Amino acid sequence: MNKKNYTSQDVAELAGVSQSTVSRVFAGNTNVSEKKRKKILDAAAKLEYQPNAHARSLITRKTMMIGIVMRNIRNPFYSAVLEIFHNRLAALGYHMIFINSENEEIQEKEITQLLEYNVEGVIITDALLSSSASQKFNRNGIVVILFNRYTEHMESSAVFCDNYLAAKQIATYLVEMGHKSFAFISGPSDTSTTIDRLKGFKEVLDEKKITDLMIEPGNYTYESGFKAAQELMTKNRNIDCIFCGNDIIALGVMDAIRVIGLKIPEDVSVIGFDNIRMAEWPSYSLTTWEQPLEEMVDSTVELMLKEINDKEATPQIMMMKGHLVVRTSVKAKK
Amino acid sequence: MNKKNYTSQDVAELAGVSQSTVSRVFAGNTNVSEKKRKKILDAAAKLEYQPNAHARSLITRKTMMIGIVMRNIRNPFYSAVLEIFHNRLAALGYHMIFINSENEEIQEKEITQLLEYNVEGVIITDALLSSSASQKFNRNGIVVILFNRYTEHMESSAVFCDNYLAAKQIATYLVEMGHKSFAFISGPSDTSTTIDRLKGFKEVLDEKKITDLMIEPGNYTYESGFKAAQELMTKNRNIDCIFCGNDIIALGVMDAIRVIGLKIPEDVSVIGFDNIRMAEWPSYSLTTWEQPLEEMVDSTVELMLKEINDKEATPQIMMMKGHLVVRTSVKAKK
DNA sequence: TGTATAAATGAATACGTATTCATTTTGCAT
DNA sequence: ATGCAAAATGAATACGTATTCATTTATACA
Repeated sequence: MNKKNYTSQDVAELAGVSQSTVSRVFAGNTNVSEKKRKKILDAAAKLEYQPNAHARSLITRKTMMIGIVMRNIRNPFYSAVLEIFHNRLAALGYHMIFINSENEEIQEKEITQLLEYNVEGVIITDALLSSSASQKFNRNGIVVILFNRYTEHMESSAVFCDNYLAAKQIATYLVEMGHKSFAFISGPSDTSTTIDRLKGFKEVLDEKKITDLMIEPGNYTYESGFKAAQELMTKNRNIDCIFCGNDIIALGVMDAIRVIGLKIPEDVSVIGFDNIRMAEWPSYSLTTWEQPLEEMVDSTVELMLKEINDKEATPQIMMMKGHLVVRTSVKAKK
Repeated sequence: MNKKNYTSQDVAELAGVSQSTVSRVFAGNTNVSEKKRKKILDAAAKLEYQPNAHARSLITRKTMMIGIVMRNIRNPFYSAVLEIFHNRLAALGYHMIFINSENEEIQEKEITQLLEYNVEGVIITDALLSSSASQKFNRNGIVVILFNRYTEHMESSAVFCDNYLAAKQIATYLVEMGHKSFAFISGPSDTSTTIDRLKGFKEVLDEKKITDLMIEPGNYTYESGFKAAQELMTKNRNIDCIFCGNDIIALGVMDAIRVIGLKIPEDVSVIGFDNIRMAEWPSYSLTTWEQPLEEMVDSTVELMLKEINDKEATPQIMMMKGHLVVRTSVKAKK
């Protein structure tokens, strides 16, 4: 037995006014006399009336829904991202449709879902967006913002940390600390983050005429970091510092190195990227690069609102800085 | 400039049929000739037609949306919960509206949001549901399922681990291992999980005539575990084992104990609850109680579907077992 | 070939709201 | 009291789909 959902018509009858007037009250329209407004609100309260968001969006063409597609929600960095996005968007009255993309690239099915629901915008984090998918969103007037990623063909705005610059500074720091033999554990090789971080890192080493660099592929998970470190340490026992594509990799690396019986940072220095909460846990005390998460989210939301309200706005790239957080996982070599 | 969204009417005109027939094709109705179906699908493809989910749900009264309200998404246990729920529900064609409740209790505003969107069901994890809120959902014909929680006044179904039994087995295990001086670090004291875990734990100690139990309040976070352990160890240096309300507390406890200079498990045994992934990281190797997460989610979804399709179904309580996962954070005392 | 029956189709309508437009009421200055 | 502008109101309509009902077309069988 489905309970009856009361409609604005029901409220109107109970309050003795027309449906239009009820609608005006709930749409925030000011042109309603105080007397009737009172009556209507009373009637609505009595019936526990709730406006129907779907009917409303059908006519206003505003759904107040934002799609957020993530991969790897188990990565604490993205849990934090999700939480912050939720807080910001909820404060603005937007609702989040959460999509956890299993694949490297956002899938047709997932796009369709978002299109069917007429989300006003889509935030894509840590998942690649093909050109055709992006066009599909564009054609339907849906704003797309890439978070912590960007694509070459700039149809969408993007907000991310300047990974190239960060990696350069990290490399510089490590060299200054006297390290000679380097390793880099990457994320998936076709993501902009990986490419830029590697590029910046390499560039500095090249400048310093350092050629001793091993690159090990990973996929931004603890397990991949763990395995990569095992690989590295068996291949080359002389590595004295490892730059990890992100913090969760770094944690895996540290654990793997300790399992082997080596010490951090005495035997091997480890440096991460993101500054997730765990990085400061005493078991790890990971030196890492902090991404200015709150600012990145704020910028993303701001950009999104701007583009929602002005569909002609040109896509924009926002590159944030971040900074090094020095803890104890990197040690100066004498 | 908003791009035009094509409608079933547009497709109908292009295909030379009526809107009804187009609708039939997309609603999966079988009574359409193969010839026209082809034509319609071609026309739809040409226009990149997407049915409007809101218009559809207005008439079918099925929104295919499920609300999931969580707190503490940064707790890895709940990240995993979210991921698994998403996978299951997406496979069934349901979409998730994600709500991260900041407060101990689900708020009026959040309830309203879910009601306005006519979600078909709400999954509430780790957030308390007041009786009035629950009634509100019920009156609107919205199914509510509590996950990992239950309330006394049983208006809603609930799925959770048998915390009472688990705590009893944990206590038994610790006693058998020769421990004498116990501590329990709880979650918020008004949650069913905390109450049941404490009850079971205490009961076994009582049976064994053990009175040496300290109880320290926490809130299911790393930081609270860290602080609680510091408190405990300064108050009573003789504690030889700590039962933590969940794993993330346990990690904080272990770190705090190590910072003090004590060893785990030689000086203090630590045991957790949940079996999150980090529990098996070598830095912690935490002995803990595994909640059968996948089964719990499956049961929740199953229950939800049943109640969505039969609103008369009586609320049901599903209590799962789980089992002890022995690692190395608990040591036998001689 | 003709008839009974099933399948396919389209016209019309409903879902619950916001909004336009025409009409009525109110407030206010004279 | 009168007239006028402004505010308030209601009737009607649109949003995009699914569905009912009546009608047409195809199918099967004798």
